[in-house]
Amino acid sequence: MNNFVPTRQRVLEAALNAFGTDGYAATSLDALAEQLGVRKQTILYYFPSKQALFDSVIDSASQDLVELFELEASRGRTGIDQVEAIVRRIFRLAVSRPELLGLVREVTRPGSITAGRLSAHVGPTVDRARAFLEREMAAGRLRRSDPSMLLLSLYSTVVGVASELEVQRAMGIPPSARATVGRRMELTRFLRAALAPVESDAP
Amino acid sequence: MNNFVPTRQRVLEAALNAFGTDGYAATSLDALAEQLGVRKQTILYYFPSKQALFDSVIDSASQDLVELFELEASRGRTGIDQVEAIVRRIFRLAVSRPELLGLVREVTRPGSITAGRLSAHVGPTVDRARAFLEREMAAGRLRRSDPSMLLLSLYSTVVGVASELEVQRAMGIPPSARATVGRRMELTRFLRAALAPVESDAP
DNA sequence: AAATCTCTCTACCAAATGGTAGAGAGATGG
DNA sequence: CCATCTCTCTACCATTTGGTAGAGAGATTT
Repeated sequence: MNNFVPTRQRVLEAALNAFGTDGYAATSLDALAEQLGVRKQTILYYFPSKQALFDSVIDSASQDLVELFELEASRGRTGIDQVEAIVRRIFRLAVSRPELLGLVREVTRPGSITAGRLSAHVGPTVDRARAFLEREMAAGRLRRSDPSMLLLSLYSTVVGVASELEVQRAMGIPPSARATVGRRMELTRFLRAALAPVESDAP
Repeated sequence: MNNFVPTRQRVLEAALNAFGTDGYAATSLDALAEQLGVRKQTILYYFPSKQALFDSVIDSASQDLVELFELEASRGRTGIDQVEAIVRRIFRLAVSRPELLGLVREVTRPGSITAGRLSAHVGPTVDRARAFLEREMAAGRLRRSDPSMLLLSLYSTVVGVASELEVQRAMGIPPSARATVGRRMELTRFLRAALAPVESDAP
């Protein structure tokens, strides 16, 4: 078998890991290079500066996120079932690639200069999600509310519950695999209660 | 009038601001000192190292948070009304002292070494909040669920909606004062729907 | 008046940081 | 066989970083 991975891609992966875990400022090119068994100048050969590398990492991560999301959204599910499928997806992501959500967290820090880059990529997907919520509300399958605000609430809740490990620890929830499933189930119940349509929502 | 503020306290305030806004790694003692119109060594006179300064900032911020929270929780409110009062408090905090929530965000980064320090301080308050939820569930004033998980969901949702400015921008919500109120109202509706007891919760 | 204490400063320093310049080695193509 | 291209390296460098050592000035105590 041939498991050769191009250096550029290896750099990108290691950088995503580092930026998503430790943050931009706390990640040094030297440390990154050492971890890759390569010299810093090799990194700077593929990416002209640290900031350029960060930008590329954001581009690459955005693409992954959008693909995952679009895939999960393209199965014709409706109402709370669709929401639940996305939740499950994000939880799996929090387990398999926590650094991806960590990067989002890093990029969305208040005052971030790079936030625009991520939103530019995920913008269409966000629009699509909002359109979905509007459609399902109109069809009486979700409780009526402001779609943008609802989206924000959903985002905060799901990503938080899926990835706020330290907060969970502080709240006495062990970070075990079983607890993760429990968290998702409980969250799902929470969201169902919040999203279920009431009589006045009938179309 | 005498508005002299001791240097130590000024350092602490500026540091909270910087750490909560830019993060620990991106904050340099030199920059902090310049901003204070003082030399770096003056900072190091009061705090023996950058890490020690950070620890002190966490201690000070924790105290503020706990005080605010305990004050809001000591008025004998019950059920969703109490939850709503806390939400309003956190929103006011997000407007008046965003760096405080920023610091929490920084400290609760996955893998943070300093997370323990914050949880040690807020632990009793968290316990109190959980006990409140349990009591209100037992009394049939809140929907029954796992109190720890519910707490985590509430935390994520409220803090996220209150402070995720960049995410809001990405979702097409302008960061205006009016929108802030709208966000809180919508969030309150969301939480009421999620928390309202159902018939089977009757005591 | 002398001694001590409190606070801020100047003078350094070793290490780490992002980045430049350019050499060397192997592959590829004319 | 030469020339070019691709990739990684060594050698530096200016700047910034957290931190040490200790002087100086004013206030307080003895």
